[in-house]
Amino acid sequence: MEYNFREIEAKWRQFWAENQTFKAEDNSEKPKYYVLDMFPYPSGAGLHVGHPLGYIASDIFARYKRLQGFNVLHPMGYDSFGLPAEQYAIQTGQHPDKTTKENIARYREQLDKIGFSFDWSREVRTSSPEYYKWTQWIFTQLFDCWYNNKTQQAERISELELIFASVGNTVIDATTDCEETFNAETWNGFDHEKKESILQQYRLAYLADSWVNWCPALGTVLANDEVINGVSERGGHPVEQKKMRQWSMRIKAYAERLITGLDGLDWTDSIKDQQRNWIGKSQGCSVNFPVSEEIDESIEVFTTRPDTIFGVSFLVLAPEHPLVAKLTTEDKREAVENYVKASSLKTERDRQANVKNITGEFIGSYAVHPFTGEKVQLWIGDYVLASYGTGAVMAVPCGDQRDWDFANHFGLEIKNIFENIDISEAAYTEKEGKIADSGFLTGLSVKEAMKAAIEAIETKELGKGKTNYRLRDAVFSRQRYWGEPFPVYYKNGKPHMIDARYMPIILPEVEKYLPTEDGQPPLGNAPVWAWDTVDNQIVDNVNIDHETVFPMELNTMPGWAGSSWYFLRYMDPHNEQEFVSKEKVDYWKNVDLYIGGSEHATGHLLYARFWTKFLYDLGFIGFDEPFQKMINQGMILGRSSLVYRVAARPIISVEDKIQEGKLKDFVNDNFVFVTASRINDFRESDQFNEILTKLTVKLSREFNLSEDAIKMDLFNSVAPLHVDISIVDNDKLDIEAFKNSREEYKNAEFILEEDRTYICGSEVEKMSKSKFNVQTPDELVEKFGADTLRMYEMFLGPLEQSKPWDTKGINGVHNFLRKFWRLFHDQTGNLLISDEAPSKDSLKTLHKTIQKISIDLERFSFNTGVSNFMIAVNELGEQKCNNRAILKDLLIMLSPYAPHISEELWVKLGYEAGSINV
RNA sequence: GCAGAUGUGGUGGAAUUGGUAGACACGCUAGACUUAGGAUCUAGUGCCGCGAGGUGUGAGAGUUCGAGUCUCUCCAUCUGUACCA
Repeated sequence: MEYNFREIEAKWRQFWAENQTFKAEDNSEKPKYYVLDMFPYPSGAGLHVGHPLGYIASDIFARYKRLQGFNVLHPMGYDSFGLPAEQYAIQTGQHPDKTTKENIARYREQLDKIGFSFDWSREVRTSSPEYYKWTQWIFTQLFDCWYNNKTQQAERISELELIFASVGNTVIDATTDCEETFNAETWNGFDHEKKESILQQYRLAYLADSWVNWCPALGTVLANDEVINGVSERGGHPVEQKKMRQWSMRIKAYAERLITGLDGLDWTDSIKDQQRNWIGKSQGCSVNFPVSEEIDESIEVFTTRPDTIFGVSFLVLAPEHPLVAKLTTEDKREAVENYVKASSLKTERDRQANVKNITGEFIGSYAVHPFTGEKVQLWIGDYVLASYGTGAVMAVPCGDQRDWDFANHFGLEIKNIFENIDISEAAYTEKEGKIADSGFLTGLSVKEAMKAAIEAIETKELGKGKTNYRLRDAVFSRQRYWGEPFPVYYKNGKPHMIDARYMPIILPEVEKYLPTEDGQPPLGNAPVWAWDTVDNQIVDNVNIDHETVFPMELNTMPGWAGSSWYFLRYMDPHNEQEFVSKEKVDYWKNVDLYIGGSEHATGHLLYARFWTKFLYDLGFIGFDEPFQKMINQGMILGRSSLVYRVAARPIISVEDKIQEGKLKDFVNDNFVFVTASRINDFRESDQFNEILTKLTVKLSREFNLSEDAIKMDLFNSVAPLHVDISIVDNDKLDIEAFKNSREEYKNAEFILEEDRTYICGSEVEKMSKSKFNVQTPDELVEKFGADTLRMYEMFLGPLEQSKPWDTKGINGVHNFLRKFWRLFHDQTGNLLISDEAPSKDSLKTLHKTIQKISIDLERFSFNTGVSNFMIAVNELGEQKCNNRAILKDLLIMLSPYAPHISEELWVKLGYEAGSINV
């Protein structure tokens, strides 16, 4: 009897589920090991073959660690809040909760078929109230804390208030936006409202008017990591800068620790670098340039090159700089105002697209060079960003290419302060050489000058040495429905936190998932969304009296809120008193192995580190890095199939408008597709001429014209269209199926290959529903079994490498399992096992294999692991070895890769079911 | 521009610290068996050459007894990031 994978896999799937074989114990004599996958967003398209790649790898490793005697935590859950469910809800009116649950059910079904050893008793869903109760709670903790730079940790706001009340804010060193200084007396004189608005500038979760990325098409703000090349990550819509009142997270406070913490992590250099660049630490100093004459103002700039201060020939302010209006002289006012207005209208994308376009305006006033006393012009230019540094730069054309370009473009002075360096063609940006013509810095090396300049600047109290970070605080509000509601109500326009006792604050029901007519977020549609401070519950909006009943926050939290701490919840998923108990988190500690995509480098992975450090500061957990080792599996790309549409443009003289419209319709309704190989030369073909004639006849009839009056012209471009890969076999299009796929294609014409087939083009790209190139694992499991799928996905190539999905080789892996089966069975399907002592050759094969497979596991080379099994079975086959001892050892090694067949044979050998896993 | 990575047969990919390049698999060729099947088995398969032999890891140089592996220069592809002062 052949290897019957269907029967075997169904049997063990059921056995593992019923016996909870993979349930992890919270207390164990064994050492712990935590293997985690990045949990999926349950999309409507279901799981595609790319998802399991990482899951299979982590599952192999989890099973391997169990074999080694570890108590393994290997959970799974769902990142189930998010935009697609909401957009689907907008289109269909279905509640996102409903569609999300359906999608999760489908994911679960698909996951179960692959035989993962997840402990499902620990499943979490970010959209379930039991879970987001604690997301809300963490938010209130952040609200209740500030960052003390002296102790380098988060501390309670109540302590800060005590400090303010006793000594004011001048002696503390906090990460804050507050520029005001006050002593104890002043502080104590402030009214409640003023105090609160100052505290907001210290809180780690704070409400402020800030410049945000606003995406009109999505109707929401986005964090920096959700904006790519000036357009939204989801959907690719333009994004503009807008000042809005939003919740933000003071992640900047953790910038330094987020950099230094990377050193101890076992992550790839590429991800670490991405995070370092994103945080963008730069050291330099601030310098104040007093504005000349009667105006008592000064302009603070930040520079990383204080050594070049004698090379300053002008200052450039960002168009949004607060002093621009004040310092603009009358004669320049109109031009400056126009410029400011124009740059405020630019979208992020425009701004980026025009990097090479040098623009700016002289605003008429001057500042005084603090060392030379010379007057330097003040300019505005949009190459200077309001949101970085101080929003103003000292321009040193000889040492900075952008300043050089700017000076060159506007004919400004380019002073040379470098010894023996030619700067006539470009700036000299190396940090080497000697400084010249620079007063007390003359003759020093760049390094020495840097030090001397900072010293001088600090002595003269012009500024001080300073470190700047590129990292911006993270916007935490989203104008969406399907997210965590804030546990926040507003009293006199000021936010108040709802006490943890009354959480979770359940997402309210709305009739429409769209923004309200007056532009409020979707929660503005909720009729029951007010907070009763007497009964401490959500009540109907009609009760709002601003005395005891107050309006609730209408924004929801971003997707990264729930995913920033989920790995902690798996340790204690049903705890109703705490987000995780100290006891359990002290046992499990952080994740030992995290597997997931590298695309989260500057999003999820940074936010999760931030929250972990914060929770550590408050003493809730005993470690401050969430993921000790990380492996980034490569993306599995889809192979899209393309058909090529020829756009025929009839040239006829049409007088009236109606005819013109009809003509357009005619072109749109008559589809002609050309096979891939003939894209360039189809015009010479007979087929094409026939089609052309046919269309001409049709056209002449419809428009009542003579055939001679019509000439068909063709666009040079042939437009590729994605076609569903399910109706394409080996690039060959199923023409009938294609015609039936859409009404408009019913009468489509085709220019074919010589053998009358249509061959599609192809492209390797990301799998997505819209590209019709999604491959689900289901049919492969059905056809070959989960063990084959698992081994094949690993066999495909190195785990970390991106690769196109291709099922060509899956037979090879399947054959291996069949061969393996046959080696230990006779033709009737009975186990054929020899109890004799194994031959020397067989022992050699076994031990060689043990060694290789162990090395492969330690190195995560699961692809060569699979190959090494194949070699072993080939060799044993040649040796006609069906020895019991050898089989037993092979099964133990094989079980992480192909658990079902291993378990089956294990039991056949007489061992207890499930015992191979412990 | 900057940063990181990658480059090996027709294809996916092997090759521990420098030591027989191409493991394993797909594909292909030929054959065997056969109540035609996308089954199984056997042999072959980097390239050039009938052959002996030559040649070969993106290109070029270098270190070395010996380089896919180390160093330098260049080219190509991928991924991030982008006026960050």
